[in-house]
Amino acid sequence: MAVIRNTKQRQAIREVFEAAGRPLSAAETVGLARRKQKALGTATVYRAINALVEDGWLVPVELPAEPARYEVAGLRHHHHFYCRSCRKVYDIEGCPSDFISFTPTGFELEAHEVILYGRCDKCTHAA
Amino acid sequence: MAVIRNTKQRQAIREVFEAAGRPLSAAETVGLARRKQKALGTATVYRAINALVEDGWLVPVELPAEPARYEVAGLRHHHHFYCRSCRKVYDIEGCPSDFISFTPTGFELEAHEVILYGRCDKCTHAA
DNA sequence: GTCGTTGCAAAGCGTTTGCAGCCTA
DNA sequence: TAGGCTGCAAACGCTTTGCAACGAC
Repeated sequence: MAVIRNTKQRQAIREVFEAAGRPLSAAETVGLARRKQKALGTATVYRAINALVEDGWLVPVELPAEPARYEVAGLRHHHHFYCRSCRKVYDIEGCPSDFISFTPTGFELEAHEVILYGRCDKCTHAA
Repeated sequence: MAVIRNTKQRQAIREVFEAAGRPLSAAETVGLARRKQKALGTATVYRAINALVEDGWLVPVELPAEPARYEVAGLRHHHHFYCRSCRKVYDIEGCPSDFISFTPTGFELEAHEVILYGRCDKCTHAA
């Protein structure tokens, strides 16, 4: 059984996600983690993220036509808001639910995804 | 101003979308269109699709972690169902609406996307 | 010392682009 | 005949992988 080692690189990556409070892409993670840990290859970040997802510590947040983002696991059921201006993704509380009534007959519903698009508060006020 | 020419290749591609009744990826389009038009490069399909999107004849259907799909324009507001078994995408009628109440204060909502995941009728009955 | 981890560079995958030749209007 | 269109191959951006060196336990 694989033992998971606690390296400086992975430490920095975990800290970045804990501090973020929103989903981060691999590229964002590289940028933020390099502030803490100068020597950090992109392949290392990708491997660390994948390992953390396997461990269940991170959860992938996939948006259409966007590179995958990740956020710490354990959050309540929620969805995401994509700011078209700064391209950041924010968590939003709640869920419109009742998707079963929209499922065509004969189809089996297992999960759903809701994504809102627009401008975040920062970008709205900046304009 | 660019004049759009009516080639065998583009004719075949248009026919494929008209017959599909569901969103098709570029790869699916290549496969289906080659049945009508043997000589057909993948770059040609990508260029034709992009041109048809510019013309407003096709609309992109983007799903998380999936290559872009496209469907003929002019359909009523609707969303999509992704079959995890056959990986096909189906249109679904209706919309749960009322996403404004889930939009955080200060944020500006411009659009929304709803995606249902599960198994289509064919795959449910095949199992 | 073991063996998981790192960084680099190369490979992968889906998509786009450069270019010479082709063919529609 | 002009210039949009095609096919090939090379380039692209993002992600994964091979490999030798490194370092946590």
